[in-house]
Amino acid sequence: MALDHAILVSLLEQPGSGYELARRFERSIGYFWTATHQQIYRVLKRMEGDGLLDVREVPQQGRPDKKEYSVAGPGRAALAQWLRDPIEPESLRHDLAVKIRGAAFDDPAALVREVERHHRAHSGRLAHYLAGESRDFTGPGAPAPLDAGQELQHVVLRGGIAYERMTIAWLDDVLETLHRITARGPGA
Amino acid sequence: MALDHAILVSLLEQPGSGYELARRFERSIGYFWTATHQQIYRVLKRMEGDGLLDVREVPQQGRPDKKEYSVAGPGRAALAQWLRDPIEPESLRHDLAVKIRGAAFDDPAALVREVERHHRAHSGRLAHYLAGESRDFTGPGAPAPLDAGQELQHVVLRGGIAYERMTIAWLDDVLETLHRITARGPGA
DNA sequence: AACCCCATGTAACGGGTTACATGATTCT
DNA sequence: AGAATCATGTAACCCGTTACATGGGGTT
Repeated sequence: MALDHAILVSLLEQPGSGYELARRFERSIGYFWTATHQQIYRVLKRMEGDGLLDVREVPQQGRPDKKEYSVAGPGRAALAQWLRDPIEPESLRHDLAVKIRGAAFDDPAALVREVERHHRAHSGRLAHYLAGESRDFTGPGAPAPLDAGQELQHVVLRGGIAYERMTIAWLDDVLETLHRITARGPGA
Repeated sequence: MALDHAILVSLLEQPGSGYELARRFERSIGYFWTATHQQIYRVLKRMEGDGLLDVREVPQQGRPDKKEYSVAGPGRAALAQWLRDPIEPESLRHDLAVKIRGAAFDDPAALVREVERHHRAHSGRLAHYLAGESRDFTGPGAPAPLDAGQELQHVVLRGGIAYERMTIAWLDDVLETLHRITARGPGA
């Protein structure tokens, strides 16, 4: 149940409403943990009920009021406890790998389009991450030296960049392999 | 719902019982898709009810009888259809990244142990994958040339190897970063 | 005697996804 | 006029996880 903790981290970095959190989960923290607004509202309500979060109703003009959440003392303690609990190194859930193995029982050539789509998607993400890295950490406008929080955000982003680069290289390998086995014909 | 399809692929590669499938999901296909036996039995029953699988009761001596499942015609068609449906490039779910960002609000040094544990786990997996690669695909006892199915299994395994190598390198980066920010003291 | 392996299951719970719903404001 | 943005929610469903249950056979 790491959504709770992802929300705690995000609210410690910056308090905000459920709606704002939902948008952060589309970028930034969402690069390595996803959540929809329905989930977020549900969890915020529960965490508030458990005393982990404080709420403040913020009236706004020209927009609906919002509830600004921030981390309460017990929430901070819960995060600290979680940081001390070991977690299991996670295993992959990779649909595309299942498809690739499944292609042996169908038409491997039909997968080329799909793999190319994924290749484009990952290239797009990589470009996006690199732009963010330059903007926030390595570019001319970025703060230097970085504080501890920024260093940690940066190393997480470097992980995302490494992941996308690795994935793109692997998808190239997959495409090459698909071409190789289809070139020699279905009977080989 | 890719568990269904992972099961179809695995049963096409080799028919087997729920128990055998559960063990395959601890290695092989389990490298990129996990499932417990409870899940597998539930899904097998449903898929059999839907006519996607055939069952054969196999009596055994000295062991409980088993139900050997194999893919029926409609199951093969369902897999072919799924292979044609585009899937979304998946997003990561990376607890450790959440922890790393969260460490900014606690003690970053306390994470070193945890990161080292993950490093060891991934190194172990890499060694395991490399042994499998040598045994099945590149070593002296491996078949050559590989058929299409083997080529596809190999490229998926290369993906796992690339993932573990990338992860290990990133964890080195994380450790270095943690040391750097703790060396300069909590107030920096 | 204790424990692991083979083999199959049920039950309960919780998290994630999808669909639906509301309503004001701002932009094209 | 229509679409997008801000903002919050309910409801239903499915999937995954955890715990519990059974029972024979082999191993230490």
